[in-house]
Amino acid sequence: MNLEHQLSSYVLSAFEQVWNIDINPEIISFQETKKEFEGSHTLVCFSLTKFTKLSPEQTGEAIGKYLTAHAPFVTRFNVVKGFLNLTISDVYWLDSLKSISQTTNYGFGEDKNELVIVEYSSPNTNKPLHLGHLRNNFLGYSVAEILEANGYKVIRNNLVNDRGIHICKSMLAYILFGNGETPESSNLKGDKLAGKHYVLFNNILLRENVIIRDTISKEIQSINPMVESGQLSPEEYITELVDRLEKLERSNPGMDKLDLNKYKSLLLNDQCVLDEAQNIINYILNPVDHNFKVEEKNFSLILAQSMLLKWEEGDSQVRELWQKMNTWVYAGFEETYEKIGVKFDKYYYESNTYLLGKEVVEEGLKSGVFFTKDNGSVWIDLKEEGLDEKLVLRNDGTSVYITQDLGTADLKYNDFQFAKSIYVVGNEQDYHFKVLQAIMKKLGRPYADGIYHLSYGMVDLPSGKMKSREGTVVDADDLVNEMLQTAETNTRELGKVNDFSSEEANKLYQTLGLGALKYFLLKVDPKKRMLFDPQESVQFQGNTGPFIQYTHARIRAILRKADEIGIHTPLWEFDRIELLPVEKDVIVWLNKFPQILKEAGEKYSPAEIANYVYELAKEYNRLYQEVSIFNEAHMPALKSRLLISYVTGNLIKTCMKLLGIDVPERM
RNA sequence: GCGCCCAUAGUUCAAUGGAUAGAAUUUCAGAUUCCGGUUCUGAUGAUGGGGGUUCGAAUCCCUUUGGGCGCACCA
Repeated sequence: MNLEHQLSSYVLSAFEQVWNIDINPEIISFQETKKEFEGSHTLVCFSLTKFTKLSPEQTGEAIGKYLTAHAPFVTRFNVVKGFLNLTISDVYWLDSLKSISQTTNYGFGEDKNELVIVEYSSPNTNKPLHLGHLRNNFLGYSVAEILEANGYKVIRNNLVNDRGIHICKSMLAYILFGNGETPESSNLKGDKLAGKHYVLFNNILLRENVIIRDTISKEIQSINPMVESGQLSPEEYITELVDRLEKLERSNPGMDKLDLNKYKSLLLNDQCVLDEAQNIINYILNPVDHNFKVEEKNFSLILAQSMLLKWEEGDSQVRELWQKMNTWVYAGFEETYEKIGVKFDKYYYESNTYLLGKEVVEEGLKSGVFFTKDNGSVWIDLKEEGLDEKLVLRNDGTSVYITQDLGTADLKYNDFQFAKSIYVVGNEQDYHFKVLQAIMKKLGRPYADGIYHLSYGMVDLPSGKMKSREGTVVDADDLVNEMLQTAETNTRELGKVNDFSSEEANKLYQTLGLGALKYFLLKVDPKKRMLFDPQESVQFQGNTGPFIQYTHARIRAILRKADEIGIHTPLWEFDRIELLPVEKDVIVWLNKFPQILKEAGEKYSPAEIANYVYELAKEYNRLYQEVSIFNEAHMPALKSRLLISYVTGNLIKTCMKLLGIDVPERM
């Protein structure tokens, strides 16, 4: 039973004995006493006045008197306006300190025997990870740690988006530009290689657009006379297009070289492309069709769509290339995950799950939750839930995004019978997840209430807002490397590593750089959009990871010294009955941890932990500054300060671990 | 157009409906230097605007302004 519970029960008995009333324990709540008043716990009396029939001040006085008389650990009280501030005895705090120091996993929750799935990262296999993914990964990993500490069994899940038109774009570009290169031959990480080709695909689009615009323009004489005489076949048009692409390349020597022969043969062998070419020719002959849009006439896009169809049919060539490129990408991702220290217990691949969900649709149709429109498409009406009508199956019977999610939710439940399923996904998908949960409720899924969308905001950089659309994405690997580099520079300048071996030093840079990055991204309320300042994050002062890491290292240094001078008998064996205010402040703060951890778990918010551990480090530094440890002549006082240091150091380490951050023993 | 989210010192972040809105950073002034420098103390400075509910509002409601996101038979 913690202190607040004990206080509450004394307040309850005060009401029983003084006023002869039973009150609801829930209206008794304590809060932290403001620094300028004496005491540590404060009871707000306003809401109690209707029971006492007294003014808030009188109520506070009366309860205060009762508590000092009956609760052994309440030594003094004062009432300011309607606030009753309680002072707890030093003996109580010293006992709590000793007890914390002997508790393993202090503050952790009881085993809840419930399973939670935390799904995060969930990358596209054609794009390397960027800054936004880092926030996602760190959040997911940390929330998983926090839930585990709260007593849940946690599955860290990664749903890999490894299929779809976007993958085919990369594959097509690889066929046309790749020239057989591999991560080894190009010396690129696998995900970077795939990403490069995704960009190259857009390159073809642009080139084609230029040329298609040219060919449909009447001013280009070399082709149009043939059109007018009706002599231009789709094949000839394609040949013309490829010729022009070649000319374009020749006049721009810096351009990436397209394998034109391969491209031409792909185009000529695709019926959809030939049909589209005929459409273009028809338009050139008779350009009255106002709906004709050049942007929609990209042959490369048509090829990518054909490729997706082939993939779905299981075409062996397409599948083989897909397999090969995905293997590269996964290797690249793993390298990054390893580097940033996140891990997963389970992977789902969309290539395996994209067909799921159709049975769910069937079921919903039978039960009348879904309905069919005239064209055969299937919908759900969520107007009662404050949402709109939403498509769940196309008229051709194929799945949409939400269909897959319906299916995967069932799959996950069948696999794990989770109590909660947490999706760490950006806030641009808020609506999607509202719909998902609403549908699951309507379908009567037992787990529907356990679905939680951990929605987080975008990360901006000081150099300007980053948006993938505008191409200003910041690559995750580059950023991490930059952080490690800055950590190294700063640390060297301060001369912290002069006596370190190069191996130790490198490990330290890694710890500091990553710690800075993770702490900075996690200390902010997840749902808020935030600004990441790399320079500020690696500072050793301020609300930063390295500041906290530094405090930990300092504590370890103190404990090493204590050991050297022979104080290593059990630290908790001392007799002391009085505490200095700064000492008590730290102990009070240490006592808050269980509650903070619980709240962080309930709110899925690593920021709670981050802000707590920062305050803890500050409180400790204040103690460190104001009182001497080793110059203390009174041995019980010296030992109790060492014990405070020991417990604080351990708790800093625990908190940082919950954030996925390592702390150094020395620096 | 409709819907959701956000708005707090110069800047970056805090604040279960509770006290004089806290930190960090910046600038200025000082202290400590025992274990360790980057530690500590103090000063300056803010709830976008207007209404309402409440004993009490940064927080809840309405309105207005300014940002972001979403409104695909894309994922």
